[in-house]
Amino acid sequence: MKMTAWRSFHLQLQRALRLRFGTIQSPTLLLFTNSFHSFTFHTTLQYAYFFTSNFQSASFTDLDDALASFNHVIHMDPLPSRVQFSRFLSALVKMKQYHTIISLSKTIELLGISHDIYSLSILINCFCHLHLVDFGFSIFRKILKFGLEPTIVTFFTLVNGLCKEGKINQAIDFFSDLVAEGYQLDVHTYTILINGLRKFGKTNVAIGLFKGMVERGCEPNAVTYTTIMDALCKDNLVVEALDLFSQMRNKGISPNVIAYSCVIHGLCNIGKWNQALALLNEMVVHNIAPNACTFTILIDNLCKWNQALALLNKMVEQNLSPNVISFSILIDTLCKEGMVLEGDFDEALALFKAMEKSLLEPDLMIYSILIDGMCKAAKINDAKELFCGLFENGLQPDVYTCCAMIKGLCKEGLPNEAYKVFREMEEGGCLLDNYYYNIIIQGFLKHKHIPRARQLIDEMLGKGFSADAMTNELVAHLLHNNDLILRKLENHSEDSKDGNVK
DNA sequence: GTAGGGTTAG
Repeated sequence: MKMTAWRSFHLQLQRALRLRFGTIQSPTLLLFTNSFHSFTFHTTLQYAYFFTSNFQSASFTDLDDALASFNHVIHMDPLPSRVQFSRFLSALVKMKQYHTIISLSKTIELLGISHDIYSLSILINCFCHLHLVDFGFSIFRKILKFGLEPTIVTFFTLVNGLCKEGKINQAIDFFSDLVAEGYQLDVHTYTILINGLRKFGKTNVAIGLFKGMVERGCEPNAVTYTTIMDALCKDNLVVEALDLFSQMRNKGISPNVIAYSCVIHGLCNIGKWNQALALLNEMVVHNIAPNACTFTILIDNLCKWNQALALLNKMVEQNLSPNVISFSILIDTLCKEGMVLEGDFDEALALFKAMEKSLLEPDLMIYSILIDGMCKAAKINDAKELFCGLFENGLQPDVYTCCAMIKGLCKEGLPNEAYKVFREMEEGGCLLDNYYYNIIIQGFLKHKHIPRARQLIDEMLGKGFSADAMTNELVAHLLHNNDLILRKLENHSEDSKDGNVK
């Protein structure tokens, strides 16, 4: 995708340059040379203006480039207009340089260029991105105080800022005020609030708004539908999600890969594996290619796939009542961790290979899932191979990946290897928290590597973290056993009485 | 001529 966009940008650039200057041999090379700057444009800001207006693309290669341009133009006489400065700031928004924009806005103001509704909306947007929506509202109050007319974009930016900060009730109030004032809101605005509501578990309110938008003459699009379907699936209301899925298609709105993935995920979560696969086939028939997310959902569910429980369900389906023996077998299987955990790994690996073949680049998440799956299935060598393959693909493991690997190595009785990964994780700049300390400590405790466990417990406590329930239980268990051993050594005659001790 | 933005995987 990136390559396509880049290529199309160059084609547009070539066309534009030909129109302006006749045939140019190599516009790509000329683009970043100083001669090109001075030859073509009188000022750097005009250069920026040219590119943003024609290509709607970021005009600067990096922040230094942008700041150099800025420092250049503020010494010009006359100064660029407010419109030109807004275009410049807008390019910085695309580069997510929010702090810089706020600081440069002050400079622009000091140069005597007054704000307008556009520049103030840019500022509000920056504060919202920095999770400082209150600052955004103080600008909003200034807008009203100075008699400027806020637009739907200004309002929308604030609604989005409130949602981003989780101030969902305030977002609803603000939104309701806008509706009451008679502002015509568009599908994006509705979808943003619906998404905010969904994220904070207010699925019912989200559905209410979804219905309300139609009544107010605003038709939901594929993204709106997907947002609601995802909310329903996460609440295990997959049937309702499927209803909406049909509804959107009846309206002629084609579901995209995300819509399909959400519903497939919902079906997997309620164990409707066959229906999920049917939808996968359907999307392929409709020429909608599954992406890395879709594959991840499928692989993850294959890894979690619980043959034992599936078998139990099948028995119940066929009116065969599981008896005490069936349950004993199941419970025994469940106890033998690794047997029950979880799943059809050959198929999971086959999907992973298919994904690689379709030129989808595996990301860290998929590696973590597979490594975790392999470790749980006691396929430690496969897990190690995947862990190494990750580096070969230019990826750096994160806490999830390392954690899966550490757990697996500990479980396989390889605590020293796990310790190595743990330390490498620290050297790589990962923040070691309570969770990771407890996992590695439990690994050592389970294999009775007491000195190492003690060293790490001291280190963990020294950093202000604490042992979790499992670590405490293991320590207590070991202390108890040690006591027993001591007592056995001290008094042989007590030995027989300890027979009942668990 | 200048401002904003929504959906999927551990």
